[in-house]
Amino acid sequence: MTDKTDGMEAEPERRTRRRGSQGVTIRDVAQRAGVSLMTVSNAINGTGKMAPATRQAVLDAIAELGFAPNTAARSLAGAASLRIGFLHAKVNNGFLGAMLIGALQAASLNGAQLLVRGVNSGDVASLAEAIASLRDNGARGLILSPPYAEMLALLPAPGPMLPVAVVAAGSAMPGLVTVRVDDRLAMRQLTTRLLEQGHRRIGFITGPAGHTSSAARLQGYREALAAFGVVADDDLVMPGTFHFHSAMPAARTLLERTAPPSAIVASNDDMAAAVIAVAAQMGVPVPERLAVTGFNDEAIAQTIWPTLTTIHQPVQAMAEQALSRLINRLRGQPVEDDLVLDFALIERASTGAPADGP
Amino acid sequence: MTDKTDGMEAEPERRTRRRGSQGVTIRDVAQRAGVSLMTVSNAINGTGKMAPATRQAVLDAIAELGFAPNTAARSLAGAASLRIGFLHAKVNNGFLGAMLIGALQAASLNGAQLLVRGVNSGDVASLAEAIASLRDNGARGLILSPPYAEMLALLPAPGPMLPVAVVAAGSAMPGLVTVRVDDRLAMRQLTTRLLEQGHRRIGFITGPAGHTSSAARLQGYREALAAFGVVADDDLVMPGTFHFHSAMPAARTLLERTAPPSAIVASNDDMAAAVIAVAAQMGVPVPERLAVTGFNDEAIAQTIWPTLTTIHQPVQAMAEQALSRLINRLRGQPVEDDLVLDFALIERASTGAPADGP
DNA sequence: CTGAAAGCGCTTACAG
DNA sequence: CTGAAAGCGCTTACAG
Repeated sequence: MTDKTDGMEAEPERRTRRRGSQGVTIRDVAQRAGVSLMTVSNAINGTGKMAPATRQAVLDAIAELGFAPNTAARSLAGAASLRIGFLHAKVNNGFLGAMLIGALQAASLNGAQLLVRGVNSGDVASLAEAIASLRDNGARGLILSPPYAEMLALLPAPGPMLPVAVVAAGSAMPGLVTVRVDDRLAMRQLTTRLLEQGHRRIGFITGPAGHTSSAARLQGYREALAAFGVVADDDLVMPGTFHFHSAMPAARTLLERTAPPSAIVASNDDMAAAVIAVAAQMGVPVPERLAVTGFNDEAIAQTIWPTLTTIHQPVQAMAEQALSRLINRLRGQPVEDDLVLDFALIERASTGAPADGP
Repeated sequence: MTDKTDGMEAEPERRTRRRGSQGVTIRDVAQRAGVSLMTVSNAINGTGKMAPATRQAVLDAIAELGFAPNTAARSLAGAASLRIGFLHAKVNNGFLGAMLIGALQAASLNGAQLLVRGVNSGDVASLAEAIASLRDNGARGLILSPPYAEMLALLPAPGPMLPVAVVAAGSAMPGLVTVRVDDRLAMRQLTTRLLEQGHRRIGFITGPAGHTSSAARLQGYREALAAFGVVADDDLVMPGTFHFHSAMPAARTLLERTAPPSAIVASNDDMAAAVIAVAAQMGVPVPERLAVTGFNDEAIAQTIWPTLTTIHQPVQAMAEQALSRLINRLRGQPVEDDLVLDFALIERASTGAPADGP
């Protein structure tokens, strides 16, 4: 265990050509465990039935040798060499990193190859071009984040569209693999929390109409109000676009009403940050005079002051699941279209009971 | 060109076993160009001298067929199957995504395999564990972002350390591959811009002492003042840690001085965001009464209001270069330790001339 | 339940 | 300047 150098007998002169392969291979494991290559492969992949003792012997050998399968060999050999396109917006947000980590993990696990391409956000031509290039390079499926899934419908000639998986979709989308949280339920719980704290006039800033999650979130907000017997006041619902700037006039309008809300629910974190900025400009203390909530739990939720009460989505796990499912589907296995993962309501400093009490 | 289905003659029954390989392979290209596999490979990799006509024929065939090399096969076959560990903090910032995209691209280009691991930030034990696991899995080099490079020195038993590349290092680091922008020069230019606009009392919030870039940025600030003949006032320099929260008391202290600064230079964007938050709380309008600058051009720079004047680092290109260089070094080619890329000074809404004029 | 053989798509020495 | 052969490390049918 402690002696890493055991087994280092004088090597019979290595095969003459090519690199001296520096890693532990399946062959070393087989030798150590006293079985064939095949059996090691079986033990690793859990296929077929094996004698538990054999499997254990292999697993032990793997542990002792610190063996990790070479993903290149694996994907080359496997029914695998499957290429999947990953489209990302050329913007700098935390979502991208988490999605990539998750997708990379699933790709490595499944021996697939990820082809990563940037797309100018909002640019349909750029999207079409990226998809065409991806297809030319052998991509047989696509993994997308939300804005792009909705843009798919806008493409000139969908033609023989590739199978698509959508991460953080707002709702199930017919024919596509979707992995998401329940936006409606999450927003309902978030709003309910504010109601429990005594808030009754609660403003809402929506996402863009085209986004599937916009409607789901608005509905969750309304359901929470209804469940508490609070009459919905349409003057308290303002349109937004998910962009920071869109929420500034919305927040200002809400706060300048004769009867301003004691809380504002924004449909994402960026817009919540804008609400906080406007409140600061207007001298309205958060959370004392105004509670504010976001959605997504992006980096800004913890970077702004006060930190944001928001809904956390497990982006990395979502991407991992989305890619695994897409791969399974491409390999002909039956997979359900829609997977809903758990979200978490995270309470931070931007909320509290209203100053004038419940 | 327009007919994607040409060349689809009745296929001679495919090799019986295994998947019908669905992509265009080097073999198809060779056939189309009327050369051997070898020659195609040569044309692709630009090795050796080829008859220009031959090369062109191959390139044409590649274009016509839309061929893209299978990276799995490539890395498996190449002297390549090189594994590099990529360590990332388990935090949600834009840096990670950009770094991953860049590293992925370089890995794919060079036929290397990236082993991605998360590390609890600030946790030396977690870092040591990740490195050990990476090494066991055959990693022969490491690519790191700044906080980790500095932590390397703290590891209990550096032992036979792996070669390391550092992205966005604050300065050259002996023995490590570093890719960075000139932090000192960037901060000097940023500060100079404020001086040109008429600011004379300029506050500064530093980064943590352990970070190599902290000192470089502070020096750049001081050089700019000196070049303008402005006497440095140590009361205007406050310590920070790069974290949002650390900058709040610092900003408050600066703004409460009898002669408060008309501008505050923060050593990164998060801290600049904190300065803006404090200014809003104190009723100091930005940029009218207070100019604020950041550093890094992370997502928050465009999400906050007013948007931040800051220094843009080409993170993706930096990661790409860092990984390429590390790979070259591992392959025994001579590479220089330190690469300095260009930064960009980005002026947004958080700066302007001081209200009381130059 | 286990193994010998063929093959994934490419690159590397080495001959011509 | 170009090509035939071997090999990278693994998995997939197929026999035992």
